Parts: sequence; structure tokens; C-alpha cells
Amino acid sequence: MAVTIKDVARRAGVNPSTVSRAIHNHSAISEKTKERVRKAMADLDYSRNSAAQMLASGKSGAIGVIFPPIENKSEQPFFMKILTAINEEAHQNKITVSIASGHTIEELLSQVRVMYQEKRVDGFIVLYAGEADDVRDYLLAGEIPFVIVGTPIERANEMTAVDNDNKLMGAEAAQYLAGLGHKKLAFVTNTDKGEVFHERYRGFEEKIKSLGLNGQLLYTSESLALDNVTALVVLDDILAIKVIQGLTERGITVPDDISVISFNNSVFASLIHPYLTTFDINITQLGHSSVQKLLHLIADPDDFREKVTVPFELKVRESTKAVN
Amino acid sequence: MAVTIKDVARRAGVNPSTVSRAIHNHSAISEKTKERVRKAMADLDYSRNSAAQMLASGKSGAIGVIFPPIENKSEQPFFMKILTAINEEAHQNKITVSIASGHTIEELLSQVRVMYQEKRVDGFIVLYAGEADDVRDYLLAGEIPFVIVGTPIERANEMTAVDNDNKLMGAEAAQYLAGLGHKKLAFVTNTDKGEVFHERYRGFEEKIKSLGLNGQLLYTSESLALDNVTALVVLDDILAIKVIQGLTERGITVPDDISVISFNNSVFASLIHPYLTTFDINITQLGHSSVQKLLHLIADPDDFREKVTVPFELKVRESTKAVN
DNA sequence: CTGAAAGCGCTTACAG
DNA sequence: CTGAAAGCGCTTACAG
Repeated sequence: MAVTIKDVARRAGVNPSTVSRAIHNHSAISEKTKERVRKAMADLDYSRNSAAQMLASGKSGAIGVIFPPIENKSEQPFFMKILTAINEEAHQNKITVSIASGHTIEELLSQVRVMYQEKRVDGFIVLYAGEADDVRDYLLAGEIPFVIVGTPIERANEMTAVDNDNKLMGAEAAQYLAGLGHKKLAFVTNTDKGEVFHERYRGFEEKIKSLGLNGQLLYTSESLALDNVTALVVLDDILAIKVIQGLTERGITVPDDISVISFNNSVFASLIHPYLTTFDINITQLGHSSVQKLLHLIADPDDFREKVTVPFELKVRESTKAVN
Repeated sequence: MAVTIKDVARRAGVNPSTVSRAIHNHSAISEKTKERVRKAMADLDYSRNSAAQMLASGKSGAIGVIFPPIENKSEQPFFMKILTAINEEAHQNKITVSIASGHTIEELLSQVRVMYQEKRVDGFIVLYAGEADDVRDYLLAGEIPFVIVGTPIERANEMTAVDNDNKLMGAEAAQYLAGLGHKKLAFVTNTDKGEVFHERYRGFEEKIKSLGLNGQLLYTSESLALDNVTALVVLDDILAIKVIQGLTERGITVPDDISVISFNNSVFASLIHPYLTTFDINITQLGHSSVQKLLHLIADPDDFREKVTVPFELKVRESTKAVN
């Protein structure tokens, strides 16, 4: 039926093994032969059979992407965006990407297990960090190649992670607002969990102190006690939109009465006015880098673990303003 | 290294071929033997090697999900949500899902080609409908099993499609508003392209006529000419949020002055107040059904093509109100 | 109901 | 620089 390496070999007048070597651009094969083989492949419209290649080589040519076991993934544009970026980079490297997602850790682990044990993938990109879970433990215990997007809390030095510098981002948020003349600021969050919150807040706090300004931490679970605060740093875009609506209802206008800066530069940032001043976290590069790192790890399992920091960029829009 | 079917055979005291048959629950194998084989598999923690299975059987045990070649996929929660549902159903059927996505049709087609020619997947789920494109032509021409989520415009009877009844949804929107006493309505859109718009609007229009009410079509590209309209049917949630903000700026309040009903029930619907009255399109079932249909098609390529219609449900929230 | 054998389409030491 | 051969781990007609 389908064209195989044998057909190509016959047409090029060589042995199948030579075709295989030519395909992989083996250095021992003469350029002349390679050329003949290439021609034959083109003539016959040859495609490798991935199953045969996998079986013979032991490599699957695929990677798995692991989504967090949460319900509201679809609410966060981050996931679709990074999946697209990962796929793009993978395709460039002639690698396919499969996905693992589940509502619970157990479901997720079961998928990951199957994918790896059946040798469907050579490694994984994990799209959530923070505290360890069964999935990560399984990967570490099995010495399975993986990279984490985000910053793990424990055993960080045992794995490769790709992330933004959230602490620096928090600091730059404070810095930028200080530059606009704001003296009394607050960091607004709806959670006190997670590395992302901790790092962003820590950066904010330290910077505020070093600048000798006034800063506080506010939770959206309570009504925001704003006494004289003129600028807010909000944990993410979605929360910022909600906070702004809450302020508007209280007769407080953004940015005239109060400036707001947030993080992620997602759709929500330019959905309604005031469009948000927010940090672009460069998801595309997060995706590309994680694939590259993973391919290195797969090629050389003893490659050292490292942290890759992807740059961010402040997008100034309508929600911030200098104090008059 | 890894446990193979041979190891299991030895342990169970049978031939490898018997193990294979037992695994597939072949009817010719005695229950007693199956039991022995199962025990041996469990003892040895056996996992099949998918590459070997693919090569020998010609089936990949994987399906591909094709995303639309658009930039703003990540802005629409639909994609992540259906991907999750697809993966869930696939996993239940011991199938993995790989993805294809590209910024252009060419890139997309190249990915789809590779996936199929290399036999990495047995079929595809296409996440966009409307007019034909090179990808769909390729699938049709190659008689490759696929199902479309959405409603194709051309050659609809040649493919299996899974969708909501958008026309009925448009009609029910009008019906619901009429029930609240609204007499002058408008359908608001930002595009006149695409099946989704056409169907929803057509349903709206016909229902308005049959009820003897007044209805018009408004484009958000122009400022909305609202003379005495008391209710709006808006193409989707995102647009509805923007429309509501525009109205608010003009001093028009939703739902007191004007009611708004939209479609999709995405995150945007309950992001800010007024929370939207909107149609839940049941994405989970769209995903599950499309996988089931695809698996049927793969198992039996001569299975007839059909259209599967998934029910929807109106979620009444804050943006609609009876006329006083 | 089960076994022995051939074959799926590649890769890769081993020779030369 | 290239060929012949064995092998990767399954499946599946063919026998019995």
C-alpha cells in the first residue's frame, strides 16, 4: 500500500539501511547517494511510518503537555496560548504534542502513566508549578524527562523550570507607579496561595520599602479599605477588571482617582475601558523555551537542570496615570 | 528492559499470541486462560508498547484535534473547554489526542498531512466549520475519517458534523424576550460572516416575524441606533460585554432600560455585572459526541455521515428583565 | 481453544 | 562509504 523505505531503496538502487541513514543525514553516507535517495523519496512521496521508527529506535517523537487538574482552565487564556506556542516549536522540530488533562490528580496521573509506559511520549511539559503533587513525584521518581512552566516550591534544583521573574515584575509594578508620583499603594489579591502571588507580592513589598513608600496588602474577599491609596497592583487581569468595576460602583474612577496595574496582558486587558496597564509575560517564549529545554533533556538525560527566565514587558494602557 | 508480551507469556505458561488475544478479549480464548494472563500482566506490571501495536495492527490509537488558523484562539474559552472534553472522552476509550494548530492554512495543512501520513493519528476532529478550506479538502479527498464541530456550508452531506441548533437558539432568544413583553428588538453583531451568525440571526428574524414583532439588525461597527428598542440579542458574550459598556457610557442601563441576551455562556458571562443571560451551548457534550462519532467512523469508514445536534440551555442571569 | 510462524517498516551494530 | 542481517514488540492468518 503505502510507500516504504524498501520502495525508496529499490528506486534509488541502494539498500534500505542506506536509505535510513540518508534520511537521518548520517555523516558516513556520500552526498551523491543522499541526493539519489532524496530524489527517490520525493518521486515516490515517501513518508516515514512513525510506528516503525518508534519501535526500532525506542523514541516516540512526541511530547506530552500536562494541564493543571483544575476546572477553570478554559477561563485562562494562558493555557491555549502556551499550547499553541508549544505546538509551533514542536512542529518545527518534527515532534508531535499530545495532551494530558483531568479534573483530579488521580485522573491526570493515570493519563500521564499510560502515555509514558506505552511509550507514546518521550517527555512532558507540566503547565503548573507550586507545591509538589503525585504527578510530579511520579515524573521525578521515574527519572522521566520533563520541564515545568512556573516555579516549583520544593526540590526546585532537581528540575528544569521555565518562568518569568515574578518577583522582579512585582518590583517593577511598584517602581512604575512610584515614577508616576504615587506614594500610597496597595497590592490586591484574591488568594494568598501560590508562588505567583508570593513572588509578585514579595517584589512589590521590598521595592516599596526600599523606596520608603507606603504599601499594604488587600484581599478582595473583604471590601477594599482604600484610605488615601492612589494606586493598586492587582494580581491578574481578571481580578483587575472586577476590582475596577467594584470601584466604579463606589464612585471611584480609574485612572482619575486611582491607578491600577495588573499582570498577564490577557484578553481581559483590552476587553473594556479603561484598558489595563499590565505586564506581558511573553507566553510564546515560555512555550518555545520549554520545548527546547525538554528536547535537550530527552536527548541527554544527564543534562543539568536549570531555571530559564523569560523576559516580560509592561504594556501601558489606560488604567494608570500620574498623580496631579 | 521493559516487560513485554513474551515475559507475560512465559509467566502465564502460554504462547505470546495467546497473550495478545487475551488482552483483546478475543472470544476464542477460554476464561481460565484469560484469567491466568491477566494475573501475569498484573504481577509483572505489563504495559503494551504502543509503537509495536501500531506497527502490527496499522492503527495508531490516537486522534488529532485541528484548531482554526486564527490568532485569537486563546481569547475564546471554547477551545480549551472542548479540548478538555475531547481528551476526557478519548482517554475513556484508551485513545490519546494530539493537536494541530497553525497561524496559516498552509502551516495547519502541513501538520495535518504529517500526522496522517506518518500514521500518528487515525482521524481528526476539526474545530472550525463554515466555508471549505484546504485542510478540509485534503481530508475529504484522502477519505480520512474526521468530524467537524460546527456546521459546514458546502458538501455538508459528505461529512459528520456535531453542532448546536443555532437557528433554534436565535429563535428562542427572540421568544424569551417576547415572553418578557419586549416588542421592539434588535440583533447585534460585529460580523456578517460565518454560519454561526447566519443561523442565529435567521432564527431570530423568522421568530420575530411569526410573532408579529419588530426586529432589526445592528452592527457594532457603527454606533447603535437604538430608537425605542428595548431588547438586544447579541452574537456572543464578549461582544455583549462591550455593547453593555457602550450603553452604560451613553447613560443607558442594562437591564433597566434595555435587556440583553447573548450566546455561549463563557467566562465573560459572569465576569462583571450585570451577569449575562446567555445560552449554554454544552461544550462538554459537543466534545464527547465528536469523539464518539469519530471513533465510529474510524472503526467503520463506510458508516453514514450524519449531523449530531447537541441541546442548549438558556441561563437566565441579570441582563434581562420584563418590560414594565 | 491454542501454538508456531511470518510480517508490520524501520534502525543499527557488524562486516567489508 | 555501503550492504546483509537481526531485532524492536506486537498481531493475525493458518494449522491443528
